[in-house]
Amino acid sequence: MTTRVRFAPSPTGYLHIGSARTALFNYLYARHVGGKFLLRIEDTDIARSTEESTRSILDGLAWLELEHDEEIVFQSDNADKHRSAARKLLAEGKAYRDFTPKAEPTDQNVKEGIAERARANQGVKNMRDNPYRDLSANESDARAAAGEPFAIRLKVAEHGRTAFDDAVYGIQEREYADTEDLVLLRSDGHPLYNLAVVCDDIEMQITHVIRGQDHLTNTHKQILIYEALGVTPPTFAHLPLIMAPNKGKLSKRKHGEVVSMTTYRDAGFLAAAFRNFLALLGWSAGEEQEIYSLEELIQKFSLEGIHRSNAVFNFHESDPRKWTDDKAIWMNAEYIRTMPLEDLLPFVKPELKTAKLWREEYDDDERGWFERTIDLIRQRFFTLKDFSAQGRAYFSEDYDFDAAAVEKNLVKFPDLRSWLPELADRFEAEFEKQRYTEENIETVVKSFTEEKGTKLGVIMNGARTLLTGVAVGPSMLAVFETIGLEKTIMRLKSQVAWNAVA
RNA sequence: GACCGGUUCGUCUAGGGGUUAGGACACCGCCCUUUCACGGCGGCAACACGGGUUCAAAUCCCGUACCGGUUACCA
Repeated sequence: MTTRVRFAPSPTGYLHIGSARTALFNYLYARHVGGKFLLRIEDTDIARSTEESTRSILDGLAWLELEHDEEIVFQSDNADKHRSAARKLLAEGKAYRDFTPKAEPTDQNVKEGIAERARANQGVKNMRDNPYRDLSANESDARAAAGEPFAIRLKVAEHGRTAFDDAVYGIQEREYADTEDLVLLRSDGHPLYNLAVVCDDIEMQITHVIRGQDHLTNTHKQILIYEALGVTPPTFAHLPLIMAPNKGKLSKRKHGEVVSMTTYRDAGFLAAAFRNFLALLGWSAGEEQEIYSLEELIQKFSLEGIHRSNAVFNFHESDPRKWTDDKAIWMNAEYIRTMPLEDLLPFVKPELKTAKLWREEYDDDERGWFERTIDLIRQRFFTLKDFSAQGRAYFSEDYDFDAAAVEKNLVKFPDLRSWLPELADRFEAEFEKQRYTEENIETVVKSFTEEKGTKLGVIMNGARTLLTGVAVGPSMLAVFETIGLEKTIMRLKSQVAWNAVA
């Protein structure tokens, strides 16, 4: 039988980092075994589901390049099937109508309310004490025919237990007594999650359900539904959860943008790098390798390598340089500086375009220069954004001067205000006679430095600040050459940075 | 509260009876150097606790603590 897995997000927000990892693991598993990776949008919560959210999730998956097979299934389209499954169980006596009026929602926090009620019921709650559980079929039918509203609940047996062998957590068992007669169909005819999931997974012929550990206990309820429906349950594999630095829940509300996939796309992350990072959050191939191509991940992925303990997504809200997990940033930088240049260029181009720094010549006459420049400056960059921010001076005359750089490299050496324009004149004179190459530049700058009786670093760093606006970057000789003679002369003579501090 | 699960450096993790408990990120130091967030070398830093079992326990068993999940006519 072909392996079929699915990623089934509910469209109530953007693609969360935890969901993204669930999607990735499903994808990797499917590709590893040569199976199908399906997508199902669980949009049955009409009140909270939005089309915008669906689009955002699809965008996130597309960005991560997790292509699904077959048509996307929208759970809401299957509501009739879910209802008929509930009616079938009702007809077979495996479910019953519950005429208890629907409880009014309390104004307090839902979760708290549930926990509180459970605590109050402590020791006295019998999961089988519903007065309608054993109502005769005739009476039940009569009341329903009379128009009395009812929910349909699964009739869970009194004695026994559910059991399944989770591919990650091992054998899981639960006494029936700990599971209530769960509602299958709401009194307004709306199918509930557990029923819908089971019906759809059956319909889609899902063989492996790989999802968050928050569903581990729900699984027992779903097993009960599978059994009532007479279908063999699929294999389950539950994933450890991704937590906030305080080991609490990672939520949009509390943590904002850091948990959204689109944030990473917009912040200049490479999908390959982020995927790599995500893959290592809760899974390991049992070796010391850290950088994996998609192909390697697919080849090495296994359910056995998934961990059982939750992982912390380690970001620092107060530190802008560590706004997200250190390792994710490091990995992105690692990809940027080590991936084949030709693979990187297609990502740099749109970044420069967005920043209005792109020129068609870079694809044409100046392609050689462009490639060398990108290769030169990528060494110290973390994200694609750096190409248009820190790298701006390589592509435009309109760039800012970093205050700290100006302070450190210019203000401290007032002589530079006349020396650097002087160096520009020297360049102008010298490079009329000889070629503007790193080697020749070095000779000229060195002799200029000696004449002034200063240190090479003073001249170089002053020039760096004027030429690039920042204090960090590649070898200055390479920078001089890359910026080009004409612009170098112009920038060395410019008083803009000096005027700004005056 | 009940049920279920988890616990190795700050973080991600390797290791599943005998290891100087390994790697990565972060951090610190040194080197390279005209700067640096590149690179090289090095350092700091962990088996939650208590009992067992065993010649031997991070590893197996039990308990405790702590953390997490679930406990809806949400998904």
